Amino acid sequence: MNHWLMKSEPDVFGIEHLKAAPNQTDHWDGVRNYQARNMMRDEMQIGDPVFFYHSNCAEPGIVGIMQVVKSGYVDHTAFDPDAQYYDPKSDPEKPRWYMVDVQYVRDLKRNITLKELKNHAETTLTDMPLVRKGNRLSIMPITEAQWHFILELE
DNA sequence: GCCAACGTTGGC
DNA sequence: GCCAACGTTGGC
Repeated sequence: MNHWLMKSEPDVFGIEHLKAAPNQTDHWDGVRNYQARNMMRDEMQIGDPVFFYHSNCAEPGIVGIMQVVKSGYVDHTAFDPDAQYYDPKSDPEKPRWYMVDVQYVRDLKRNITLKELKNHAETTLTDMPLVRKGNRLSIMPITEAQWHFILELE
């Protein structure tokens, strides 16, 4: 089992949206980055725990936990010309983009902010892309040690 | 295959 | 809203 962190802008799709979805489950569509795509397509497995991270907002940070409930499958929104993340280069015969389904598990007791996580960038979290400058990866693996360390901060 | 131009991400 | 960092595109 692997642990993960996934970023989303709360104004676009935040943890409140996931909580309000049917079955508190939704598909994580719109990822248009190959590294992130590969992780969803090849590595994320049902039952994997995932941190929900709010990006591009007043207080970026980890706000909750979800779990993978469906492993990688084709992101059909790439085929829809009216969809925001339409990609004409993704051919239904040879799909380029994939997604997973995630289900809400719980809110963290508080927002564990990026600022706070960065305090540990030179020690426990040194290998965590999130706390490194210029990182734009929207899905990243988290080691079990990092996962537990972060939860200890809660 | 190089690399400049361009678009996007995301913190601040 | 600014802008640094980064990924992608496309000309050559």
